[in-house]
Amino acid sequence: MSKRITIKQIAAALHVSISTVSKALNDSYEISEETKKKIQIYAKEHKYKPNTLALSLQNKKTKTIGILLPNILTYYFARVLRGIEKVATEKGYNIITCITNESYKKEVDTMEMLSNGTIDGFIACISEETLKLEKFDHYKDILEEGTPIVLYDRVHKDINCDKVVTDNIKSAYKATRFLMKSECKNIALISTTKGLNISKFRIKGYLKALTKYGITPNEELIIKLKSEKKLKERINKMLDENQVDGIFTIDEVSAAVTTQVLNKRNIKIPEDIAILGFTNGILSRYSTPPLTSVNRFAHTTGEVAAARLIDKIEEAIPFDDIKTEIIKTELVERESTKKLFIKF
Amino acid sequence: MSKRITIKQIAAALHVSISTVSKALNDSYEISEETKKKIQIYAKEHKYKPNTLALSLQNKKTKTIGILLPNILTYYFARVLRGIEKVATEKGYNIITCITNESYKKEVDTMEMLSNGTIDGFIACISEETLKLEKFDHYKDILEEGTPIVLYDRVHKDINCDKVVTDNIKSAYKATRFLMKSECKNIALISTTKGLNISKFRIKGYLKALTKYGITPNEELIIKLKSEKKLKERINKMLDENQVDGIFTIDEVSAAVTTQVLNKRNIKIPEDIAILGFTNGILSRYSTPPLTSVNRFAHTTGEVAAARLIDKIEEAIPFDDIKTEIIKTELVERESTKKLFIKF
DNA sequence: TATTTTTACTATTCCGGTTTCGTAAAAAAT
DNA sequence: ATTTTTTACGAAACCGGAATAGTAAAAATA
Repeated sequence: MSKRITIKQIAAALHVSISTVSKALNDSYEISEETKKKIQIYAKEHKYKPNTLALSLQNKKTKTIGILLPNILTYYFARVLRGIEKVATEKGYNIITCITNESYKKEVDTMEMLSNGTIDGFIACISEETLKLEKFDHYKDILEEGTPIVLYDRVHKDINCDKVVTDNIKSAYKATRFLMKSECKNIALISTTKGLNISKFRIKGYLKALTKYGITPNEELIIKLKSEKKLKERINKMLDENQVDGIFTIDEVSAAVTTQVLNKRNIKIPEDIAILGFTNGILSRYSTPPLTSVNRFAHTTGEVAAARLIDKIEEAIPFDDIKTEIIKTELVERESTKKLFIKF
Repeated sequence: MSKRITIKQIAAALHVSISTVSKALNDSYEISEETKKKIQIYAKEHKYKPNTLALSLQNKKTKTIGILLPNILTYYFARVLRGIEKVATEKGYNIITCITNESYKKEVDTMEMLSNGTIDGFIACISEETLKLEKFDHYKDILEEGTPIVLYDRVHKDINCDKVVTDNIKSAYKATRFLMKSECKNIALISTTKGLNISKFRIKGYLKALTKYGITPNEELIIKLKSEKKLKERINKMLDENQVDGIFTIDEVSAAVTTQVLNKRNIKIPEDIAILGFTNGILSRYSTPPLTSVNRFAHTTGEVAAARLIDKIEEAIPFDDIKTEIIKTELVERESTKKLFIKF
């Protein structure tokens, strides 16, 4: 077990000064070729690697960015992380990933802990609890200190920083229209994410599409429930009491649960009831039948967020040049909806 | 935009020395209550936070662990990460997450980059390419330097460090036996992960169960293919040409693809063919029908790995006290297999 | 009152590097 | 031969703290 070697040890071994070693390893013109070679060879032989901490302390840059994920088990967030990681690696940045578990306290603690020189900037998705409490001082404090933040997916107007979001209203509008055009008359909406602005926006888009084309939204066809068990019961109840021929599921889990209920009832998808989902994750792809879904380009979201943050860190963009990037979506047609002949 | 304040600035502002400030903030007995209060109040007002880098440099401990994931989109790894994160946070450690994308080069680069003082230890899952190439020098070098490593899931005997693994052979054996006991005579095996030791072990368990009970394994019923499209073709071909009444799918994706094929052919699950999966991720839970599966306790794996690593870092265990922890599995019965009346 | 002890604080070194400034010896210019 | 300029290296400061080793002044003891 041979501990890592330092510049000081090299200096001692070769009877030169510390500064000579440092310069030689940085290939400085001040050092003679002969000495440089001697030092470089010795360093290589002993697997010398400069201590990142020492460098960071001096440069006041750590080349590390902090990522806040509300939840890693949601496929969407995992994909965003992948996108961030890709760009970060390309640009020589490390990422510190922290999972807030939708908790306000965890979010505050994590940001507090990392904003002491450990990271150069944050990429964050606000936790559910924080959004509910509407307490954003920790974000404001960090921005105040001059540390850049990029928010993605879930954002809030009170936090004045760069943002990368999905075009929720428009996407939901288009999705609903798609169902309408594929001959669905009674379109239900199902959601497991409650309270989030995001779902409100999606519901807004759904309602907009209905009313614009003269359909009065039916409260009984809109289900918002967190518990899976209760959700199944409610869906069954809705199907018992209403004529439904299309369902817009606002998130992946709603889609999966809904599909299970329909399959159990031996309802044919899409002949009897069509289903259209949101986010297009792994569940959509492998469900029976494969789900038509609004694809969210999570990977792009991550890439854009990371690129923006690194530009801010490296001062390629001024700190107070704030922008909100809207990531477009795309409808992926699979087998859970009827084929559309009239394109729109 | 007020940059972070340092101890030096506090000292200057209050006309005391740097060491007085440091001691006051650490509540040292050497400083008078009056002075302490004055300094602490000033620090609080100016939101002073000690620079983590400076502390780490001095302590030679960063309270950060590096995590290597071959892939974040696999639900299993996301869950392991969650387990690691939980324990790490509890013990005051940060995690730096890096995704190797199954690439040898990425793995080597990442470990190289982090092992310069940035992290106190690694928790890693060897990438597919690295396992194929059988090049493990980067692991050996890091261990040689005295940095502890805990490997999880995919391990290799040439790397002499702590390991946390799943009991693959035994679990596959039990799973196969379960199918046999639920009246399956012709049990196929399907895998999308090729080349990994892990799948070899699972196949071993499957073969062991068959042969032990007098069934000669049929090569035609064992399918190992990476491409989803080809896999579907092969499964269809197998079903055309053979009588199969049970399928043991060795990973989540195989299970999902197989389920889709069977549903498409209108084969009743489990009446006509039963399916039993491995890993019990999100796909198993939401598939139609919900999948009976070997649950892997990914979360526990992460927790055990993190706990072990932190013990090593904090020298609660000597560096060369090497151990391999085997995480037991559990069969979760859902609807893709026939009910078993004789328990075993 | 003289001496010792305590109190309350400061100076300095260190962690592992980079960088600025200084300087002897060699080389070049006068 | 003397002065100037290079060359090649070393000393020391710095990044932001902690910790060790002093040190005046005040308090306690002899």
